[in-house]
Amino acid sequence: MYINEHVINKMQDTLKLAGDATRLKILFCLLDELDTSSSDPHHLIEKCVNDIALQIGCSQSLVSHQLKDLKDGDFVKARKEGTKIYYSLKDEHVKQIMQITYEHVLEGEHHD
Amino acid sequence: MYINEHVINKMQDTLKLAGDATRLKILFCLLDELDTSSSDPHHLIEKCVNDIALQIGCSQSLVSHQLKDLKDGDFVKARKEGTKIYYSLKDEHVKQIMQITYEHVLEGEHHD
DNA sequence: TGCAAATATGAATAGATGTTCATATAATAT
DNA sequence: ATATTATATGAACATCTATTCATATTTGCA
Repeated sequence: MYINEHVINKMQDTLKLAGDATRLKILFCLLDELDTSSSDPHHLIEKCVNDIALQIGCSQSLVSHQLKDLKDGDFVKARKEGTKIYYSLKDEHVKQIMQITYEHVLEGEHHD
Repeated sequence: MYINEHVINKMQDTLKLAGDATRLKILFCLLDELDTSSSDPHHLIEKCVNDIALQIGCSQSLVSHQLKDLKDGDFVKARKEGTKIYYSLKDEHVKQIMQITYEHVLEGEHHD
């Protein structure tokens, strides 16, 4: 890892982006669901703004705002179809960060 | 991954903790240095507050404040020796989060 | 053209957060 | 005891951020 000020700032942006409850809910919403019907580990989940808003219980406006940030931060990508816009996770890094953070949190629970 | 509100909030706290330039500098400061003298991948780096402050160019007070948060968030641990307190990374999760975030940032650079 | 559905946007605001400054605490040595 | 070194702490402040509200934009359809 070659670290300089620029990289530090980019990493800050990336982690700050992930460090928000609403955005995490959106990301989990787009993560592979644990339903047993799909056995494909690389199954792509696509959801439109309104569906996400309904599922996580937030306003359309808030979800739209946050999706913009998540898109700018390369966490999600968008695909337009008619009036709807389908969002999905962009790459594996996002899943990995969520996975490791999840493990870290679980481990912390044992020591409380 | 079993996700509920509590887990989401804990993940938020963890990622928010990592998402700050000063704290990232502290963590990198405590990460294995790339000097070729140590070939042990699990080499533990310990540094006291003042050394960290000097190395990253921040005040002692700021570093102390941030170390407290990093400790509360299980990112670092502390060992007292005389008047000095030596800090080090607590577990592998921190390193992994930094590594993946670093990769994500590097990948993003290609598309600018 | 006009209407409805889906999403985006901008301003406003309350609350959170990083940093500084001054000071307190703790341990060591003279 | 006193001084010194190392670290922690609390208050204050300026900046940033998440959320809401109202409104704009875009697309599809009657």
